[in-house]
Amino acid sequence: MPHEALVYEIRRFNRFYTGLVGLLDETLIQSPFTLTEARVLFELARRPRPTSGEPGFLARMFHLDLAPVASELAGELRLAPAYLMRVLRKFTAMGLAEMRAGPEGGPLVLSLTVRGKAALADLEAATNRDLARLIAKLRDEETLALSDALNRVTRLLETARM
Amino acid sequence: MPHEALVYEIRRFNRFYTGLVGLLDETLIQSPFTLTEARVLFELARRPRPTSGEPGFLARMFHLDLAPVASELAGELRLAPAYLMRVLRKFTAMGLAEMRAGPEGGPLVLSLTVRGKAALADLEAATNRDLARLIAKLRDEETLALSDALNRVTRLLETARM
DNA sequence: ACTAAATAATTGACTAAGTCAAATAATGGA
DNA sequence: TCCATTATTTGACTTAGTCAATTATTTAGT
Repeated sequence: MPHEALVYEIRRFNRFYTGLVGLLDETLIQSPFTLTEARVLFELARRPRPTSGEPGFLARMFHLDLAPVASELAGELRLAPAYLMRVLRKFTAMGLAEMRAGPEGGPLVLSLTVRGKAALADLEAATNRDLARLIAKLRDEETLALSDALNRVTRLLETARM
Repeated sequence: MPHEALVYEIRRFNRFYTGLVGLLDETLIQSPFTLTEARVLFELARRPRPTSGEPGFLARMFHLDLAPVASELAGELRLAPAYLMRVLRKFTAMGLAEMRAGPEGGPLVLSLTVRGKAALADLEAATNRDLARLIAKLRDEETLALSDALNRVTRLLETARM
């Protein structure tokens, strides 16, 4: 298999897969959030930070959790800081997130409120339902095979990037 | 493998893969086209239509190529017709595409001009280059394995949707 | 061929998403 | 402490995309 042929296969796969993901995104579009907002919500939940109180001993010692949060998020989501700020404001206004100065006047700390977590849970439930519907018809061995194939793709592409 | 576990794996894969695709899209963003415009360009090339002259006998007989083109494209790309129209206008203004009434006052016929094809070729060259770079480090058997895994994923997901 | 119903194309006015540059605040190191 | 860097925030702006209404075009029935 020459590399050139693989390039074309990947492009074919991209067309196929982005089409599929697009279908699934329809669900998100029905939700009260845009795709970007959903990503922010998700990312906020995935990188939890203390909502209050002192950072622990280790955190203080090694400056964990003290990095400026908004810029981190912006970098990770490849979002313009200015825009992220607006999303965060909106979330704060909706009572989904909190932005508060950390202890000892430290940098901003972002966190989801209980309502924010609930909103995210709703979103996730919807996408899970869609995915479950998508794979509902697969037989047991096909389920296994798909899982395996996905892992292979991931692993090989990660290898490739190293 | 229960279906529920696969749902989570697919979500993990989506995160991974959309991140990767996002990286590759950076290239497109450097180009003079937006992502949507690139898709339109690509789709125009993929569904070629006669740029001039009479449709052939069979085409007339079976109404081939007589379907209203813009709406077809809009449907396929899931784009609002109004917006597609603007993109087409822009392309026409740039000399990349032509919209002309078909023979005998028939419906509009869309096609890429020579310049349009050249622009697309540039785009494709850039993405091909990026992809080639991505997989450059793969050894021969890994190349084969990746191709195989991609095909498996496609096949299994297509099966699932039937 | 003529008309009515349906579908497609087109436009203008609008909303929302995202960018940019400049101002301010905070941090880290000499 | 003071300077240089990096992060945050804001306002003004651009671009992408939607919506609803209008005009053409096609199709089917007669």
